[in-house]
Amino acid sequence: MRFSHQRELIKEILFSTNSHPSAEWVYNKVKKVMPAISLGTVYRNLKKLEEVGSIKTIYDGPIARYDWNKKPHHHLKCRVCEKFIDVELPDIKVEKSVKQIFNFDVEYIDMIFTGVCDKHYNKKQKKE
Amino acid sequence: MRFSHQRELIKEILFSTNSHPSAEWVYNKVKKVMPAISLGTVYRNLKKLEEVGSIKTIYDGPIARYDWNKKPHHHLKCRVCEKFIDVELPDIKVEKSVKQIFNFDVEYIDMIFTGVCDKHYNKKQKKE
DNA sequence: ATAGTAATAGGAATCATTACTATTTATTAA
DNA sequence: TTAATAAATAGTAATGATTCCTATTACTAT
Repeated sequence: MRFSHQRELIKEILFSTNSHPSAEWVYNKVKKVMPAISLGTVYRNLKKLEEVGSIKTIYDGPIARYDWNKKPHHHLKCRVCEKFIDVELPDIKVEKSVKQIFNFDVEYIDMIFTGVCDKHYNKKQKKE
Repeated sequence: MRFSHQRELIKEILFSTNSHPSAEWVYNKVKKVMPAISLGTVYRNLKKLEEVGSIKTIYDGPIARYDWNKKPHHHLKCRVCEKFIDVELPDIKVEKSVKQIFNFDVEYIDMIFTGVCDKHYNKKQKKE
């Protein structure tokens, strides 16, 4: 993979947030520094960074989000503010039991906990 | 919600499989019985059935799949045959600890275990 | 049976993403 | 340093999944 300023910038911007942004968000940020960049370049490089293992893609419904956190972790998704919060959980024994019960060899676990974060707990209470 | 033959058929077909099909798959099946049905009708009704709580939408990457199984459960996804297998897991205590540690109120947990199912375990061994 | 209105077919529009292509740019080796 | 080469880019067209729009059809309460 050859050096490119575009990719460097994309990486830098992505690594500076923990908001698990979409390609569009990254594109808008990058454009402020490098106005001529094209959306295709952003997508291409996000894909490339994923291939190389620099980032991970997570799906929040139909749209892709990108995450630079390479430690194994899961996500809390607040349904009020739509924010994604990283959670590192103590290893769950589920994997082993899945292997035993279903004879299924688990390689990767993806968990999303949807709910309401502390900031918006009150809102939830009042609404319902 | 008013009665419609289209919705009835969509429901029937969806409930007859445990393959967690996409809208396209449902559309093709339905068309065999009711050739004039439109894809939009399939999407509209799948959404309506979800709203009413008859089915659940799960996302396998960017494309939606539909699941009639209303018991709380998670999914094993075989990366060889791409099949989704339902798993009911003994309640995990993660929820409580997430609440305590992050002060996050979990309402729903979504887990996908990606790996290799028993039928394709050999293939995996040979490939790598 | 009829009016009122929800649901439909069919196609256009949208949204996220990917593909294409002429041009630019990083890298390599002379 | 420069020229050759191939990878990366900008810009735009194309794709694929899904939603939206509208004239028409068909439930359903009266």
